[in-house]
Amino acid sequence: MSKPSKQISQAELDVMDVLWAQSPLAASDVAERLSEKSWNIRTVKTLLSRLVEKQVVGTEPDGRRFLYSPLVSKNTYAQGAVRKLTNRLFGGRAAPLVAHLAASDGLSDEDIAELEALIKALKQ
Amino acid sequence: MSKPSKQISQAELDVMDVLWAQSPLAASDVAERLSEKSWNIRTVKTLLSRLVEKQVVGTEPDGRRFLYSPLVSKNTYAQGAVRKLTNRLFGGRAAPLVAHLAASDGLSDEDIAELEALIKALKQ
DNA sequence: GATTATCGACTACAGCTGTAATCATTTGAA
DNA sequence: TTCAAATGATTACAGCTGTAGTCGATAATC
Repeated sequence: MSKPSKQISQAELDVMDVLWAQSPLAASDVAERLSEKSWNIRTVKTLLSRLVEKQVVGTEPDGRRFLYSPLVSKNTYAQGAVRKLTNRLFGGRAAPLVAHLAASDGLSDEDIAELEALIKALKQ
Repeated sequence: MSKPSKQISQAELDVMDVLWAQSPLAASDVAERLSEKSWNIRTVKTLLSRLVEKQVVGTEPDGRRFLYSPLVSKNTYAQGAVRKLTNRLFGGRAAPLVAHLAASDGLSDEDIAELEALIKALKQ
């Protein structure tokens, strides 16, 4: 999967989540998996079209309809998003970001244990 | 400082950065400190007005002009932004976020050392 | 075969965002 | 005193976003 060409909006990201969980899917399947949003099927189709335009979702014909698949992995997207935020807010430094999570009670003991293991691994 | 009422856009955030660095400031001072953006002073004033509308920036009269100050601290804003991202992408878990930074070469030795100290502190 | 449901393409429209311009007023300068 | 510069308020306008509707074609159903 290649470069995230364009900005993905919030609603579009909800659609991406569905495709990241399973793909390829037809528009109607995507809509079904987003039922808790109670979006009109038209809305889902518009979002899919925009994602295709932005080249982050690809299509393959299936009869007279399309099946949609992500062209950008969730990993790639997440990496970009995290990096963008740290650059924007903390001059690229990571520690303040974790410190902010800690400060807002955002770290469970489990999180802390995971982080500890991760740090140990990063030190080789 | 209180709750971040509304969404702050990218350009607006550039303005907030200036006010977070120093405040109160007049619009012209803000514009001056954003010279590398080569924005028209009108643009800066529009952004300031929108931030005031959104109640994240306050004003005090100074003669016939205003002096602007943040009503939301950078800390508060950053905390919200980090939390929002982790919730959206990782179900609220922090470790994957740090792992993503690591994966994209985003962690210097210094970062890792800082994180290690932070984790130690978090464990009491 | 006739009607209905569904599909993709195109269009709509309001609110947000980036990027200003205009206007009436005031203030500072000549 | 007169005129230019600067101010806040209001307005502009295109592109993005959320949330659909319309249309012509096709597929599925009766």
